[in-house]
Amino acid sequence: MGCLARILAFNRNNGVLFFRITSDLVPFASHPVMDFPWQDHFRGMFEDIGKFIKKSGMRVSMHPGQYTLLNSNRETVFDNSVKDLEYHTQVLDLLETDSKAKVQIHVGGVYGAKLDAMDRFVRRYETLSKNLRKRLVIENDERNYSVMDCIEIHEETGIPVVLDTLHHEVLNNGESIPEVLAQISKTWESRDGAPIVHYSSQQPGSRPGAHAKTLDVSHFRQFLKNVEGMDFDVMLEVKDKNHSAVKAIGIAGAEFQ
DNA sequence: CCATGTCAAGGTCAC
DNA sequence: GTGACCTTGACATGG
Repeated sequence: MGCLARILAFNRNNGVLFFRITSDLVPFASHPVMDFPWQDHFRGMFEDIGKFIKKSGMRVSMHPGQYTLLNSNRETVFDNSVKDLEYHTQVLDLLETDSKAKVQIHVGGVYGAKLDAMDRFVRRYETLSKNLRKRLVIENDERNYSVMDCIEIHEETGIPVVLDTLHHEVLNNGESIPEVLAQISKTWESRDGAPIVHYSSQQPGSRPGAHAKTLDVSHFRQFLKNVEGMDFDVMLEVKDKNHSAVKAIGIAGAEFQ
């Protein structure tokens, strides 16, 4: 918690206004071994940090890991996933963030029958708590569910869709980035805030879809030029986090002068 | 200093 | 079976 406060202070000083809070903030929070009342124990710190976020005009999000699968064909996996999603939601609730602070997941597996798997996602989504549903958003992946698949699920559930630019380059139906960005923008209501875009570029020499370790400056400039005039919040997916973030803000600032 | 490897709860898919 | 996945970070080791 102390580290989170320091990170957010760094962010404010460097103009980083959109930040993904680590899922490890409370280790093992959704695991059966957890018997510590962390919610009460840290309540005051959550409040203080939440006030700082609000005062600084920041937006935060969280991203559960690859084990959180709402559409699994195994009930226990689904149950564990709900517990994990509830944990993530609780953190954002304890911070007293508004519904623009999101918990973001992928649609999940295919299990040899994609339509069934998508249908299962929709049905399960509808059983989730209201608190969770107001925060949950889905992101396209590079293997199973394209942006258009996500939009199909949006049409059934109203869930907003996050665009991951690199995943889209690997798995698509021929749409350009500006086209899909326009599409996913329509899935975000005003209470959801600006559409979220996960930006990264291909790591040279790695498998297609592998995220670059650091910001590719010229690629990022080109991306911004392509989507000029559109409103969204960018989350960088890079290893060297703050270094690339500060660089990206410098570039975006120069572009929009 | 950098790169690499290992470990931490849980899943799924491609090879 | 194994590796890969930004959920990622900490830490050790070797160059």
